[in-house]
This record gives sequence, C-alpha cells and structure tokens, in this order.
Amino acid sequence: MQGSPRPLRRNEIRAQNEATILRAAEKVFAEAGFGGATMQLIADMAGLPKANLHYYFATKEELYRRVVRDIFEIWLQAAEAMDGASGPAEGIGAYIEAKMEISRRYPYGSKVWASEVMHGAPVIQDYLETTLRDWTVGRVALIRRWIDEGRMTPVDPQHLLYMLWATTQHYADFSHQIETLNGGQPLNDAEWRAAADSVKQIVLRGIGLD
Amino acid sequence: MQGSPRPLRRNEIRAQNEATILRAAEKVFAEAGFGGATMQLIADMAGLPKANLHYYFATKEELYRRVVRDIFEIWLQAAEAMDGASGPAEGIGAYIEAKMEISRRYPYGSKVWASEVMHGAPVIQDYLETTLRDWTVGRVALIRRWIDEGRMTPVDPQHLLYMLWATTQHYADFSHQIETLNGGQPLNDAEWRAAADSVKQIVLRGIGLD
DNA sequence: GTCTATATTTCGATAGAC
DNA sequence: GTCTATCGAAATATAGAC
Repeated sequence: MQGSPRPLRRNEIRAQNEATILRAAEKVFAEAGFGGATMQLIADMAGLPKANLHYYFATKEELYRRVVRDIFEIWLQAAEAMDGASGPAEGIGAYIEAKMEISRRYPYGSKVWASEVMHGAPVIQDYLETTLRDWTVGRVALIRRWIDEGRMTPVDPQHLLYMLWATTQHYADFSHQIETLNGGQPLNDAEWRAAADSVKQIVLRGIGLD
Repeated sequence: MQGSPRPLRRNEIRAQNEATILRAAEKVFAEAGFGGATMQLIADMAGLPKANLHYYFATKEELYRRVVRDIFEIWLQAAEAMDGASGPAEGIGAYIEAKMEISRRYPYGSKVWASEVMHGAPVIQDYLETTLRDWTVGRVALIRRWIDEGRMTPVDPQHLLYMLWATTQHYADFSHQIETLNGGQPLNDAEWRAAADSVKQIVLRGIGLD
C-alpha cells in the first residue's frame, strides 16, 4: 500500500511563501530603502518569523536582488507596446499608456528601481549595460527611422526616451508628493486618466503628432 | 592688560566645520540612502573624527534634516525664474533652464530629496504641505492665466508642473543610468546643452510655444 | 573644540529543538 | 518546513582625557 500521493506540495509551499515574502519586501525596500529595511520589518509585514526569510532567501541582499530583478522584467514588458506599432503616434502613445499603468500598479517596484539607480546600481549594473542598453539602442534607431521618414518632428531620440521614462515613472516615484498636493488623497481613476492624457497630449504634440 | 581680541573666531570655526560636514553628508546620504549612510562614512569623507559630527549635529537625523532643508531652499530659488516673465515661453523656458542647471550642479541634493519623498517624506512633510503647496497653487494660477489669455495651448497646469519637475530632475536622480547609456561617460558641456534644449523644445512645442 | 575609548543598541544570520 | 533563542558584527551615541 502506497502513501497518499501529494506531488509537488513542497514546491507549492515554497512558491507561495516566496511570493508572500517578495511582496512584503518590495514594500519595505521601497519605503525604507535597502539600508533602512530590516529583515524583521519584512518578516512582520509578511507575517512570518524572521528566520523563515533566511530559509527562503539566504541573505538580505539576495532577497533585494530578486525584488529588483522582478521589477526589471515588468519594465521590459512595457517595451513591447512600442514595437509593432504602425507609426510614432500609436507606438509612443501606447508606450506612455503602458508605463503609466505600471506606475499605478507597481509603485513600490518603481521606487525600488529608482533607489537602486540613484545609489549607483550596485546590484543591477549588468542589466543596465546589457539588456537596457540594447533595448535603448534599438528604440533610438526606431525613432530615428520615423524622423527620417518625416513622420514626426526631428528630436534627439535618446532625450525623448528619457522624457518618457521621467514623466511616467514620476507618478510612481513621487506619488507621495503628488498625493500631498492632491489634498492628501491618492489619484482616483479619473485623475489617473487625466494624468496619462496630459502626458500623452504634451509629449505627442511636442514631437509633431496630434 | 587685556587678552588679545579674537571676536567671532568660534563662530567661524563652527560655520566652516558645519559646511564641511554638510557637504560630505549630502554625498553620502545620496549614494547610500539615510539607512545605508553611517556617521563613520560621513566622518571619513569630511576628514573628521566621528565624535566631531556628534558635537556639531547631535544625531544622524538632525544632520539629515539640515541636508534636506538646504536642498529645498535651492529648489525654491529656481522658482523665481518663472516669475516676472513676460509670457509662458520665456517663463517656462527659463524655469527649465534653471532646473537643469540645478540638476547639474546639485545632483546629490536632488537625489536626497527624491529619496526623502519616495520614503514618504518623514522629515519634510510640513514643507510639502505649506511652502511647496503654496508655491504650486500660485504657479497653477499663473499658467491658467496664460491659457485663458490664449497665450498657450490648454493643458492641465498641475500635470505640466509635474512634467517639468520629472524631466529636469531625471537628469540628476538617474544620472548613473544616463551615464551608463552614454558609454560610461558623464554628460559633457555640449551634451548638457543638448539635454536642456531637447527638454525645452519638446515641452514648449507641446504646449503650443515655438 | 578635539579625539580616543567604550557603552548601548540593533541587525543580519545561525543553531538546534520541534 | 517552522520557530525560539542567541551569537557576532556593526552602528549610534557618549564619556572623559587633552
């Protein structure tokens, strides 16, 4: 007689606990920074004993690395919004929409990324030099093609990309400041809609697309 | 017979040492965050024994508070570039120029500010609710007046301000990423000029000013 | 006002019972 | 796989001689 079959139960437990820890870590790292975050704080927020964190993630740095890596993957998915577009208005407009949606859904992740870059990218420097660099080169070429074809105003593609990143991520990274200036209330659905529309309106018109 | 007169010598020593400590603290807080910064690091960078820091600034938090407050004062000075302008093109153009210049000259200060806001502004929340809020309300009214007079395209003034902050501060806060994408080299004079011109070109055209 | 030595606290990480 | 107790390192802050 065989024991009752419970295949992969261990993996499920691991996957679930890792997800719980990562969600808590994302928030704590965003709100306290890497140095200010403590394993105790993350454990409390995850509802687990501190020792369990070390069981799933050997060190605080390894946990942080996973959080940053996961966020980077999300950024890259937004990139696809720009590809396969029929032209600059559709491509850049869709990219702004996608990045604004990410700022709204993953404000903690955006803050962790910003903090990591501000501190000199000690953990994800290799991503900057490889994946991000390659993506940027490709997108600069795409924008340059649109310009050469006379489909948009000639602008420096690199600085246009910086503007797209800056304006969209600002709504995540500076959400606290925006909330304070919004009477202490987070942006509601209509205000997020207005924000995205404002960014699209000014940027698209700024590069000759109405 | 009186002792030799040495008036205010004490104050001079204090002022000089405080300035040295603040300069070092600004850099360390920017590069390591509040939690990651240590009094030892700041002391080493300032070339002083750690105990001396505590002589001039009782706690790490008090030192940090001074750094953030000083930076806020610099932000406010750029505000004047927008006032007294003959119109929107001159006012907003000058504001962008001023903020880009600050991003270049005080990259550490900008990062400390960004980090402070990202962490929920635990130290400067009152500044956000008073000085910054008042300034913003005034500037929104100014932009609205320009719009009503038909001198620029109708846009949401609040979101235009966010765009100005985001785009200009991006060059300070994400300077490491920009440097990496620039072949590992910081922007030189010409590249800073091109950056400011790009921001001005797209934003001004985006609000109907060429 | 300066600086060495140290007190006190806190944190990351681990041991080991369950 | 879970969790209590604890070690050892590092940090803030202070005491006290100079």
